[in-house]
Amino acid sequence: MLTVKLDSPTPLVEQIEQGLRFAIATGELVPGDQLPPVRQLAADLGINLNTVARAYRALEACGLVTSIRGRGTQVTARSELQGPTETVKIDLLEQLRKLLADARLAGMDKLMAKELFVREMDVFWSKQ
Amino acid sequence: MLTVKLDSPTPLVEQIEQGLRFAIATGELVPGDQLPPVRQLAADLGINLNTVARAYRALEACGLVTSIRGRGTQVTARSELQGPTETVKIDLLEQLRKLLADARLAGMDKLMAKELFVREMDVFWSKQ
DNA sequence: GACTATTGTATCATTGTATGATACAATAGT
DNA sequence: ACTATTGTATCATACAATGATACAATAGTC
Repeated sequence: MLTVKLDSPTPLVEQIEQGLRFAIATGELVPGDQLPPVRQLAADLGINLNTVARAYRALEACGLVTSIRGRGTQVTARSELQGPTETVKIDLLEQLRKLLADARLAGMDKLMAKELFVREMDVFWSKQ
Repeated sequence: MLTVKLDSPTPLVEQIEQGLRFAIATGELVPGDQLPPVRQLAADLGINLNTVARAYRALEACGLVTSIRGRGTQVTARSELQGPTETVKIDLLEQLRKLLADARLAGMDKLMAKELFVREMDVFWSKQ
């Protein structure tokens, strides 16, 4: 079940986008699955239909979903053959470094962070 | 050396804030170190002095630096005695999950991601 | 002590982004 | 054909980000 925080600093579009991206990544949503119509999801979340539509379009730009007017939006069959590009890797690592800095400033040491993060990674990949 | 991307979607204030936060976390900047005056850093980066000032104030709100008008801004001596709060941990993990989802969608498998991330963690903590 | 330079802060204007209200267009079913 | 369903486009509005400018406090100098 997707939810959004109206008072969050991160925009609603991004929240929706990330939520669906996460669902697709974990396999909660598989290729062929139909996403709810923009109006319905918008009503469920208590927000404007355009906001949902924008999230759908952002995902479509990444090739994760396909929207057709009148027919709805569904998860795209991912080729997934090729591995990650260098650019993507670099970007991911940069974000990770930011996370590590925050963890460090919050008082975590190497072992603590490693333990926490590695466990989370195991949990994540056990969902596949 | 701190740099910012003018065309980045992440606001300049955040970029500066994160850059300095990272420098402090890695020990590149230690307590007592003087940050450049807002005008100088602003000039170096080619942006407005207020933007830098806002970043400094954000860091001060976190207790990372101390600003005194006329005297400048310097890195605060961190107590660092208490460990991370549960809230912080939860927040970090949520961000990590987002990262993992992106890695997964980019075509990385468990081993690949684990290898990449763990290595980065080692690199990060070797800077201390 | 008065003066000036240095440094952070406050105020206001401007620009862009996020969200929403509303109308439009395409597809599917009857 | 017609209607319901669904995504899209257009416009308006509120808010956030950035910048221009003026203000206030501290430190040094004479």
